[in-house]
Amino acid sequence: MYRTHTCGELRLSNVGTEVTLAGWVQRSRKMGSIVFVDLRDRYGITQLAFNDGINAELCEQASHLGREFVVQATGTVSERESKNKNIATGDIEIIVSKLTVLNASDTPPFTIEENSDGGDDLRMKYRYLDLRRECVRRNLELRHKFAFEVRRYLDEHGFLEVETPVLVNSTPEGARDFVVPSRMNPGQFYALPQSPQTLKQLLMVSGFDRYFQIVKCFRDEDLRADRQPEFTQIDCEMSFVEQEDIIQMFEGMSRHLFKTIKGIDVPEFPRMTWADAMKYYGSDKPDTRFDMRFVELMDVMKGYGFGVFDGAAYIGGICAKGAATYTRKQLDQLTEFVKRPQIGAKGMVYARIEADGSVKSSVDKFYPQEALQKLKTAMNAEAGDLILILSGDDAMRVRKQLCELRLEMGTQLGLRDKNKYSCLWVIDFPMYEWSDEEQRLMAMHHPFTSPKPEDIPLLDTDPAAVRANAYDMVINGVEVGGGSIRIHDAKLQQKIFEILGFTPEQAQAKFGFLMNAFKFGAPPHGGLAYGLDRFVSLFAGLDSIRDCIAFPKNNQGRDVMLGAPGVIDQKQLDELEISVKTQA
RNA sequence: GGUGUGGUAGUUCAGCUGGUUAGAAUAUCUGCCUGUCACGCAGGGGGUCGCGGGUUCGAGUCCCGUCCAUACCGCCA
Repeated sequence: MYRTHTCGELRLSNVGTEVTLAGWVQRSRKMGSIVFVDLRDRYGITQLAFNDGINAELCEQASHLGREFVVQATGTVSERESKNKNIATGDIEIIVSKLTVLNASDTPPFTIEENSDGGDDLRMKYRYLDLRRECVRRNLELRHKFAFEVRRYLDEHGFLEVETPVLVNSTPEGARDFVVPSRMNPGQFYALPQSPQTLKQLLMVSGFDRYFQIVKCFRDEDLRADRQPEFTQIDCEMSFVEQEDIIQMFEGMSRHLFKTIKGIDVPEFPRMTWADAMKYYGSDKPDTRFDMRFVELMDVMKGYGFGVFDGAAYIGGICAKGAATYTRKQLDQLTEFVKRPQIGAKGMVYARIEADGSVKSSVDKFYPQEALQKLKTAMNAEAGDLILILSGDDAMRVRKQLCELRLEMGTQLGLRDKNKYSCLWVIDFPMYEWSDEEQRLMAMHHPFTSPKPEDIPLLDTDPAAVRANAYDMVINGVEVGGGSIRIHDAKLQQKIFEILGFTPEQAQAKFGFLMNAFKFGAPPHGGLAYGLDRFVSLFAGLDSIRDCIAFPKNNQGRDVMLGAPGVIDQKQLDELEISVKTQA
């Protein structure tokens, strides 16, 4: 037996007992003829004590232990002379009688501590060492607990976890696929699933009326702090349900997770239509931890001879409470912020409400005080507030710029507290959005999403105006999940494919299996999928989903620890009948 | 594909308008130290300034290219 206890569990009540611990040397401190060693494992840190006067040989041995050596120590639990309030085992130490080095260690390339000195790149290369750090390990523990509570909730509600294949076929819509060559079928390829969407719909046809799966999904697109090429989805689907049933079930699940994991009772999630989200926040995933809604100012600001506004197709403002103290320099920095190429605003107009209620703006020479007072009223502003206004030719573009400005102001004013959570449903998404690149309508959610029944007549006349039975769950401006009521009628599905530009032959070739299945008694169904990594990151207060993934990929999609992707042997290529253009 | 930021000791960083032998902290090694817990004290070793080219009497510093990392835009049904 390597150990009788872990490094996190011994207390004063254990004093006098002989124990054996095993773990890693966190640090050793030699004080002349006394040596202290902090022994670490997953559970905590326990201090080992060696005294030259009691056992000189052992003390000598202990003084030569390096960082991250794996050691086993047997000894007696004893009360410390001076206690350490910072660790759970700080009242006791082990007076060691036997010490075995189970394995030596090279000096680690960075310190295995809460505030490691290692940079991201280095920590990823030695991720197995990084994972020894408590703060990183805690994220994985949270992830485990999160997934466990998901399973508990869904199991209690009759959901069945079913595994679906990872080697599937390529799909024409959506993200790029990762592909896998088939040796037994030369020239043919599997694709890794972007999501088990069609498979879970087939499970509905099979009568598994409540399905879920915690499942890896794959998308071959560029990475971001919140995007990895392989990520984990909590994929759910239900039969004989309407949108309201789905919302109730999964709002309930989210509330269960908040309660069991964060100990927070979250109120009922408000619902906002996609149209309102765009109108008031310029985003389909608004951060509602703070208000600062957009106000349209076309009527208020036009007609005073200010050319920029008079010629604008959209003028919108936000009111930053208490920000009238902003200096000229800060305002200039905000202007620079919105003019950055990624945001692309031409300029910014500001107006601050003075203590006496008067309005001082950057466009005073065009606007008399009465006009500015109208602005103040329209913005519902009061003394001490700052109004920021953007305008332009393209309403949607200006709203996106204003959205960035709003988020920036929220950050600057400290309104985006990581410990505060604001949840909502965004509903009534459009069915389609226009793709300039493809010069056609694309499904906004995916092509299996059903249109709102009252909008079905518009499919023939004005498809871009059709709203979908689609909904996203948004928390703190993060899209943690999304779903829809699906189409279960083969004819309607066929029609949707046509609008998306598929010929009947193409639709049959790619999705024939689904439409055929729909001919054999498909129940009405719908579902939702959560991004597990994003949800866990939100709970952990992380800026990047990488920190809750054991072995994440870097920005180039590489695993710098494994060296993946890499070249493969010519023999493997030959077996697959593949020739490559670029030899790495 | 594009934009911004960064690349200097094992590590994290400083290094001004170009000018002595490129610094600090930490890690590491040696010595001292009987109650530390970020122990302390003294000392030592440690550098192709990402790589290639250019400008210059002289480049860590300026210019061009390139690679790597990172955040974002495009992209992500």
